[in-house]
Amino acid sequence: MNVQSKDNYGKRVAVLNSTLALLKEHGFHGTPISLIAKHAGVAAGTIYHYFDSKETLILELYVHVKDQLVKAILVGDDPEKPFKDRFFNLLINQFNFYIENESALFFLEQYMSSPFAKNYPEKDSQLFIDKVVTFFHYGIENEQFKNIDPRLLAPTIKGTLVAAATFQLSEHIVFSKEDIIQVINVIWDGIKRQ
Amino acid sequence: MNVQSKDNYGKRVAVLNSTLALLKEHGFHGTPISLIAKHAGVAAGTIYHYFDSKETLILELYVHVKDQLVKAILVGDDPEKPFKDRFFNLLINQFNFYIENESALFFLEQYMSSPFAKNYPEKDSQLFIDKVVTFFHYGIENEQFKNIDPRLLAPTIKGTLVAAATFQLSEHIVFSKEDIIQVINVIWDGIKRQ
DNA sequence: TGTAACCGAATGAACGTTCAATCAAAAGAT
DNA sequence: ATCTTTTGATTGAACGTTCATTCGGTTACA
Repeated sequence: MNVQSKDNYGKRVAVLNSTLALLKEHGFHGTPISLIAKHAGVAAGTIYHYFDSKETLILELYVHVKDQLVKAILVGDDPEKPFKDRFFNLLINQFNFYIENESALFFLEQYMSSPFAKNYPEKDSQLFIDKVVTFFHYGIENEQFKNIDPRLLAPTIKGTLVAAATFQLSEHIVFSKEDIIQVINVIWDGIKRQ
Repeated sequence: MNVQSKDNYGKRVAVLNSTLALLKEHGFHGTPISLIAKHAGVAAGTIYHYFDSKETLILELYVHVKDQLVKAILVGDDPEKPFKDRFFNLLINQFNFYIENESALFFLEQYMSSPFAKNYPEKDSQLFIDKVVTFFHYGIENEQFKNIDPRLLAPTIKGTLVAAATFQLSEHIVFSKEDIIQVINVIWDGIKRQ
């Protein structure tokens, strides 16, 4: 008789979404709990029913957003297809997620370069570890990539994608599908075994 | 009779350096003015002699750090040398600056993905605009680079370098000179006109 | 003597967090 | 079916703390 059916945890998600939206506008300092509460249509005390503190709210928001990201990345992935095709599909998905979820991109970047990431290095989406990390291990072991340290690979790729997405968002220019593929080609040319 | 000779502005720089060091440990929220004052060996009120507010302190810190970065990047640059050599020299310098100034790297990244960068887009080091931006314009106009949007170039390069530097710093592994060149080759292979 | 640098206690606003009270709905009792 | 009890989600005012900023006074120096 596990009850999570009807309605519940709607407010939890509302709080997470409001926090995400407000962080982009005002940053961590600058978005008080009271504002999150008002934005989410919830009383301040309610937030403390779902989260122990403002700090854990941020930590759980990180895992929440990262989960969404991974789900978006994996859309249409087919292990039967050639590695390069899968690679391009994953990166196109990731790019699209970023430009469709600006506040998520902003938050993830901010989180990563904040004391949170240093203080809670173990906090991450399990889905991310299971799926995405595994994919790149495969690419390394099957010698699709240059012989560079594998742990360097992911941040390198992410760095370029984030740069491209941030560029489009800040300049309000829309990349065509071809433009995006060109950007991913920059990454691919850089890291593929030649 | 421009006075900045003897001693002065020593405390201003001390405050900037302390702020930089403390931000890395505690983040913006989490480093009160009182702590900066104590760390810099200065009274809280003194900080307000040099900076209008905590906010402008951060803004001026950004320009200050960016200036140091540009000076470090330009060491040994020689416009007579081949473009590729200059490119590699600049990026090696940038990488070295990052790993020798961890708190600066951390701060620059945090600043860029914070509301500050959105709210004060005009704030930047004049030296950076004059020298570094100019260099890349040259590379684009003389067709050294792939035909991608020039504004995409700088963030792409920075993204990879930052990824590599962050990787070395967090994993406490020391890249050899050859490793660094390999990383820069990833960038070069990605963006060069082929 | 006058000016600029400097100090640090005082101030007042803002904030995270607590908690006693309310309410709706589920479970249990008859 | 009806009433009673229990549960837990929800509220928002109140609390105590923290913090950025101010300001009256002190020191250093020209």
